[in-house]
Amino acid sequence: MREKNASKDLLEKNIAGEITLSEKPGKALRKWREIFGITQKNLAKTLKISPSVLSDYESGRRRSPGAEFIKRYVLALVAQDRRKEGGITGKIPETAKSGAVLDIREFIKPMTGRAFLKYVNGRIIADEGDLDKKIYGYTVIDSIKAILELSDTQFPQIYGLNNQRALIFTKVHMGRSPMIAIKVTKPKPVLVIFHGVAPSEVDKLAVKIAEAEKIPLIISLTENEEKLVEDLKKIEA
Amino acid sequence: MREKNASKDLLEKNIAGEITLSEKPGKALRKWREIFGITQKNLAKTLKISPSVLSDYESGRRRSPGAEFIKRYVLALVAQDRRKEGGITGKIPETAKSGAVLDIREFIKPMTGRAFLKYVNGRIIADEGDLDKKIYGYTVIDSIKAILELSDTQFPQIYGLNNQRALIFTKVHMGRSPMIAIKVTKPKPVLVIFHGVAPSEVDKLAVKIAEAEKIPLIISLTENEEKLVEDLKKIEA
DNA sequence: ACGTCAAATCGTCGAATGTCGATTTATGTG
DNA sequence: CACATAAATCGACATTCGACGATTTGACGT
Repeated sequence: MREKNASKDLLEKNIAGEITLSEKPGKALRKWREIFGITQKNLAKTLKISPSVLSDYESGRRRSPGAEFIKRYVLALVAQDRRKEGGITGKIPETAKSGAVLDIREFIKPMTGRAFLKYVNGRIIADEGDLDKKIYGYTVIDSIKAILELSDTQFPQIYGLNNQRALIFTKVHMGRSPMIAIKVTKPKPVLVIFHGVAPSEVDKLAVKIAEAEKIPLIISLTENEEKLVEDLKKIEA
Repeated sequence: MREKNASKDLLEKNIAGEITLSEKPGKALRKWREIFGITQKNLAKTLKISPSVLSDYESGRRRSPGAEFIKRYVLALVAQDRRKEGGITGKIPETAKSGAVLDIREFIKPMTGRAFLKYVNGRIIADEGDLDKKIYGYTVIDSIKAILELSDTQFPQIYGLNNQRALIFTKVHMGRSPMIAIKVTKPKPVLVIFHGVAPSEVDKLAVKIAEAEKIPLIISLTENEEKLVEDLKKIEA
């Protein structure tokens, strides 16, 4: 009597729903393909269609993909991810829903990104932006849960009262999904911090996005998630 | 600083996702239209298209509606519901996610539906089926949360080890959604019980479905949800 | 600077969508 | 029973999808 994983269907449904409701379905298609780290060519092979079809969608020549197409697309993405080691889906716990946002705070008086570094035991990975820019608060996000729960419309809500803030992602796998999420949403953080991934394991695409967006990318080396949140609470006593 | 309701987007995304991933999108379109209690003609007017278009989709002549169409469809449904008094969406609380299934149990030895009645203080609403059929367990479901969380693929999971059971829905508004959900899924309960709605307020369509499916429909008059669950625990000590 | 691989572009074409309107077929309700 | 009203059915037709393959453009590694 095997146990069924409820998150599974949830993930697929969320993705499909987001694509369908998206202003530009093509953008959403691309977003998810990138999050899963699959190339157009590769995915095209799985779907047994020509890569140009995918490109045509993503770039907007075809603007309203049919339900059938979206379904095959999403199912292929997820199935392919499930098949390989270290995929997104493997990280999703069966239980534990809700609570993607672990903490959210505003500072009374702002501090620079550089000053913020020591609270998270941070190591700089990308710094095309400006670490001396002021930040006015931070948000800690469980990146795994965020995949399931937040997206598109909800994502901007993690910015509190102001968007001059640091976004801290925990349980980061490679950093691909968080960075792509940031890439495609409007308000952008001043600083991004990953926790749970080794500096050497950070996804290259993630770094590239950080550089392109001019957002400094930091890896926190704090022992664990709990301590990280603890340490952050010490700011501005 | 107006508060944003996160469930809102969630609901729409869930519906859109379900339609998109559905084996037969047309069936899903119909399901949700019926749940929201809107006629084809009415909805067609809102969408500024001919009613036959909707019929064509629902009956399957057009099998793969485009993202654009689905989006307009879902948005129209939800918007229209939000506009009117006593709609589905008004019932959805902003907070409180997860936990649609309040209780689930299997009996050691089966009992008849009629015997089950007294545990829920039940009043018979429809009885084209057989109240003397044996039931082997029950599942208590928060019908509001079920709309958001369960659907299609997840729904069958509320049947425990056996499907010869009673499904008890709490926080029932008119009983439309639960009955339609039952109508469109494969394993069907032997008995359906509503809690939270007055016998006179039960949706006519719901009753009709119950009769057509030959599933006895009962209204529980137990004071409140908590007591209902309590009382049920007393079965087969 | 060259080669490679991913992605973008674009012309083309059959099939399916998206839409109407007219006509039937239920399904009630007085 | 007959008349509204909802829904199903169907022929018609313009638009777009869904798909291919050839050709550019873009990034990156060496």
